[in-house]
Order: sequence, then structure tokens, then C-alpha cells
Amino acid sequence: MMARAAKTQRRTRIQVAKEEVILEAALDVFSANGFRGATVDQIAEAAGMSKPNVLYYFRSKEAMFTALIESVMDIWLDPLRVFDVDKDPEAELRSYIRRKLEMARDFPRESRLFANEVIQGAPNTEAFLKGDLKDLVDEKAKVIRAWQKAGKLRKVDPYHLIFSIWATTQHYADFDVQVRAVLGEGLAGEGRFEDAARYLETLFVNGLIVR
Amino acid sequence: MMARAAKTQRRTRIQVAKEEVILEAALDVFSANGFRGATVDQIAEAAGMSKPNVLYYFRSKEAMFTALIESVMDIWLDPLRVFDVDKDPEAELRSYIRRKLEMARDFPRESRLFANEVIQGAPNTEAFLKGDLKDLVDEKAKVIRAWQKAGKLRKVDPYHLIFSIWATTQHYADFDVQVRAVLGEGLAGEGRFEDAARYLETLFVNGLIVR
DNA sequence: GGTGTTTTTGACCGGTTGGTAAACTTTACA
DNA sequence: TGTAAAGTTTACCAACCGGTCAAAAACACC
Repeated sequence: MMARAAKTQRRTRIQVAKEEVILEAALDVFSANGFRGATVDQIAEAAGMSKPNVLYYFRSKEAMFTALIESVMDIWLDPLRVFDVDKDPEAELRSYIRRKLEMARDFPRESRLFANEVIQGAPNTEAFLKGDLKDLVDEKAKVIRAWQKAGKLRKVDPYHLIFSIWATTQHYADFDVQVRAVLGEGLAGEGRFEDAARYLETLFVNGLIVR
Repeated sequence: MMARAAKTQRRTRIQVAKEEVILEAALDVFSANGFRGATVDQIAEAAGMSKPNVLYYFRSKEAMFTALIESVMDIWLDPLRVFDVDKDPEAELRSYIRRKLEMARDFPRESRLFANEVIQGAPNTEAFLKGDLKDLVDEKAKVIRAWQKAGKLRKVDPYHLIFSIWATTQHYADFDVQVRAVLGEGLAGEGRFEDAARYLETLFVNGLIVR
């Protein structure tokens, strides 16, 4: 008996597969309704199984949410990690913006899950924000300062610089409904990400790079 | 008997006062937990009265939410209305950024209420987004195009320009917890709004204004 | 102070929700 | 093929939630 998630090792193929199906369904439901708004029944239906079956693989609704948030936090940090002082700031800026926009396009549910969590006070994420995230941002702020010392970048606050890239790129995932509504049926096609990339690169390169 | 909200006119002083107290409490609770996450009991407790008493002034939980969203949408449009083609684009840009940042600082709950709503697909706000909001943005996009024709502004997509100002400024209300966590205890004091204003003005003016 | 109206509340209701118990079915493997 | 473990389901529960009701309390006006 008992193979659940509790047993840290040795997961059968069925476990691995079903857990993935459940998390996929849970991502759908949580990102669209928030933690409180999501029900285990909805997740079960989206996963194509019964509620007790879902709860056989995850102890509780919260366990699903925690598992999702943890995997999202990892993805979230990824693009920032590659920021490199040895490279050219203009190229780095452009590629960071592109990567973040691609993530907004390809993983909007993950972005919204995280946004929901942070807006509601980050009850499950505080440690991550003050820990890993802050550490990485502190580190990258030093990279930015090095570029500024070298005269390659305008002397602006590195933290707010990073915030502004997060904000502008994630906007296209989190506020997608608003973006579509304002652009209208015609312009809201997939081209909007290409337009956004072009605009944001212009804004940030002209706004920050010293030539 | 029966003086409720249904009776469109003639509201007593008590009604006006209590409705305000309730909406104030509801704003607290909704903005922190989303519609689904908020309970009427929580709102009642925050308002210092019993649940049936709250429901005496507002027919339903949804009625409170609708009332709030409507008043927020009005506030939301305000700063954009003043965008004026006759004025200097640099000054207009700076003052729009400042106003939006002041709103993020002074009305963060309103911003989060709206963000919650839009992230979750804007179930109660679609008409507003596709109607009043789109119309106003279309109009202001023309102003931006006029500045561009006059050679005062770099030729970038006006819609994405507006999105980027919304995103960067509202970020300080919606993602406040994250901003504070990353800036750390020392730097996260009220000065962060002043720093943000300085940074964003630099970014947008250098990024967009043709000199 | 009496009386009709407005406001407030405790008790309650039907529906939903997260989670459990226990029995049944399928799978892994000797 | 037998059997023990893993997986699945039906039935169920206690807590919670939005909302109602009727009666009590507070109030306005004479």
C-alpha cells in the first residue's frame, strides 16, 4: 500500500504520468481562477478523472498549488540567470526582452498563476521573493552597475530597470484580455508579440544605451 | 418598509454612510483575495457589522463587486483623458507617468482589484475594455501619431507605448510585495516611488522623444 | 410617549467544497 | 495464474458559503 507523493523516491510510470496530467489541469484551473476560485472538482474534470483519484496523487488542493508554484518559480528565474557582464549590454537587453516576451506568449498560464499569487500578497512565495529572487537580482544589479561604470549604459537605478522589463513583458500574458480588447479583433492576432518586441527594444535601447 | 438600494432615489444619511463603509471594507477584502476568494462574512467583519446587515444594503456579493469595479473604471480612465495633442509630448509623457505612479501609490487596492479582474479574464469588465477604454485609447493613439508626424516623437507603435506606461506604473501597486522583497527592508521605504518616477521618466523620455 | 418605519440581528437553509472511508478493479510480478 | 500492492470509484461527511426570514432594536415624527 501507499505509493503517494509522500514516498520520496520510486515513482511508478503511472504516478509520473498522472501527476503530470493533474498538474497540467491544475495549471489551467488555478491560473484562470486563482487559488481560492479553483475547485478540486474542476481540476479533476479537466484532468479526466474523479476527485478522490486526484486527491490520491496530491494530498490536498494546496499541495497541487505548491507544486505548481515551485516549478513556475524555477522557470521564472531562468531568463534572468543568463544576464552576463562580459557581453554587450545592448545585445543582452534585447535578448532578455525577447526571452521574456516569448515566455509571455508561450507560458501565459504560468505567468498568470504567479501574478495572481503576488497580487494577493504572495502568501506561499514570500521566502522565494526575499531569498532566491532577491539574491539573483542583487547579483544582476551589479552587472548593470558595471556596464554603467564602463560608460555603456545610462546611469539609472538597476532595480527599477529590471522591474520595468518584468512589467512590460509580463503585461502581455497577465493582461492579455485587455491587450486584445484594446487592439481590437484585427490587430490582436499573433503579430502583437512581434510588434511588442520591436517597440520594447526601441524603447529600452534608445532609453538606456549610451552610444 | 424597504428602502434598499433598489429604490433609486432618496437615500438616507445612514444609507449613504453605511454603503460607503461597506464598499471600503469590500475593497479591502476583494483586492486582497479576488472575487471568489472574498467572503461576505469577511466583508461584514471588516465593516464592523453582521452579514445580514451588509446584505441589507447590497443585494448580493456580486452587487458590491460591481459597484466597486464601476467606480474603479472611472478613476482608471482619468489620467489618460488629459493627454493633449497641443501640449509638448515630453511634458505630457512625464506628467502621465507621474500621475499613474501617484495612483499606484495612493490607490493600490483599486489597482489590484482591477488587475485581479483582468487577469482572471475580465468576466465583469469586457464591455468596458472593448468600449470606453478602447475608444479612449484609439483617440489618444491619434494624438501620439500627430506628435510623430510633427517629428517630436520616435515612430513607435502608439498602442504598445501606452501599454508600456500602464505596465510599468501599475507594477508598483500590483506587484508591491515583490518590489518590496527585492528592494529589501532598507530601500523599500516610500522613496521607491520617487526613484521609480525618476527612472521611468529617464527611460521614456530618452527612449521616445526626438530632440 | 405612541406609532409607523428603518435598521439590525440570530437562527436557519440549501448548495458547494475539501477531504475521507471503504470497497472494488487493475497492475506488477513471482 | 495467484496474489499483494497500486489505482480507482461510490458514497459520504463536516465545514463553509451566499442568502433568507422573522422578530427585535433603533429611529423619526407627531
